[in-house]
Amino acid sequence: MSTKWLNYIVNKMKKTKDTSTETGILNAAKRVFIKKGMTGARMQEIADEAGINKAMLHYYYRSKELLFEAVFKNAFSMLAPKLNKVMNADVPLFKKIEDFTSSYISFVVKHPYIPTFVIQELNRNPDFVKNLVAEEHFPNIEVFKKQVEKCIENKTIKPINTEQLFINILALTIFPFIGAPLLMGFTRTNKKQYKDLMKQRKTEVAQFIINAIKV
Amino acid sequence: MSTKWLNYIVNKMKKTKDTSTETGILNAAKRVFIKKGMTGARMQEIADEAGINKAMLHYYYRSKELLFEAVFKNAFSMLAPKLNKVMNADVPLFKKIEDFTSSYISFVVKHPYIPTFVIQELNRNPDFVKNLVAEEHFPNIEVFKKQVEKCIENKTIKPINTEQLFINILALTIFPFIGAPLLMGFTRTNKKQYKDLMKQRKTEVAQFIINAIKV
DNA sequence: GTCTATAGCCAGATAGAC
DNA sequence: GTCTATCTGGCTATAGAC
Repeated sequence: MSTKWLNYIVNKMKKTKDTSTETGILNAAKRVFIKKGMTGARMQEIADEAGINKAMLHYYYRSKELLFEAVFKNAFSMLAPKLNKVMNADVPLFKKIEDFTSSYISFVVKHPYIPTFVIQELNRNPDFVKNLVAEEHFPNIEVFKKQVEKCIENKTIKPINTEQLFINILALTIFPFIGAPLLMGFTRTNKKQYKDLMKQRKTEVAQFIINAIKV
Repeated sequence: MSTKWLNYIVNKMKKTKDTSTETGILNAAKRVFIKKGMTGARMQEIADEAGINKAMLHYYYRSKELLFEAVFKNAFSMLAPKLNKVMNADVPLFKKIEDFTSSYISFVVKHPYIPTFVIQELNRNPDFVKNLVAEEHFPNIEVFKKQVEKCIENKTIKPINTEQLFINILALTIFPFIGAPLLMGFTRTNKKQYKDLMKQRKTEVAQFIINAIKV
């Protein structure tokens, strides 16, 4: 009886320890991969970042490739469902645009490297997209499409292709972060000034989009 | 006398040969670096692409780093002055926006990897920006700024921060290409369908921007 | 599960013949 | 200037002790 109980405790400790190491590795890997990309990242750096040994990385994830996949899916899963939720919410179109841009900019300010990372890696290997679509990781914009078409009928907004509108919304929210170094060069702003621009943006982009489409 | 003339011919032949190999290497390097990035590119692949030997790369450019720099500056110089010319041209604001988006989309269709490459590498090493600004490779948006402010005074357009407008224009023209794989996933389009979207875009983006700002 | 040590490979760079 | 052969170092991955 007491042996059983002891085993339970031991297993629990083991499990806790496992998990803590495993997620520690994943978090370290996220930091390194997201900053340096698949080809730029080094297993040694990930090990250092996790405060453990290189061999452990292989023990838990077998190869760099597999560790990368875990990181990529994790990062992607932070992007897509968020989008899904907002796009398919049951709120008026203009409010939806405001909600989305604002919440998305908040998200990117908190995780600045994620969109760049995802897009960079998708460009490196466009076949990823096929898998992600097949595994239904991509949100569906059908509800949004219906809503846009209804607004066009209503004459609430000017006629516009839903895909183009969707691309425009994403472009205006994501690009300022992906292109930050470039845009800081063009606008001659330093980090702080650029950050202020982004702050201002959070309240203003939605209005830009709404002005563009409202009738 | 005839020796001098002979030397001239020999030098010219040498020089021609040099240049042809040297630019051959640079072009091959552009193709490889722009597709794979600094960390993903391999010197061997560049040599193969140029149809010569790895040793030649070092003979002409000494190191991967220096070859990369040559490629990067070359690629960047294709982006920036184009922008400069349009931004500082002496045409009305709305026409300028139409000219820019249209000519820029044409350019990117022709050289699809360049913006992604430049932005990716600037993110990898943001210090590049400092050098580029210092060496005056970045176009100045002052003329554009004056023009926008004048239009706001005129009440031709709604009040808007020039930097935000500039960012919006770039975002709407560049992002659809950088984010192409991602956007193809969201919109469930294949390459051909997406290309058609971009074609349609070329004539429509400008109007979207103009609608957003016109009074 | 975690470590050290090392195998094995591959990439950038150079030496040296022609 | 151009080639082949080779050095050197760094990186992924594994073997094996504890």
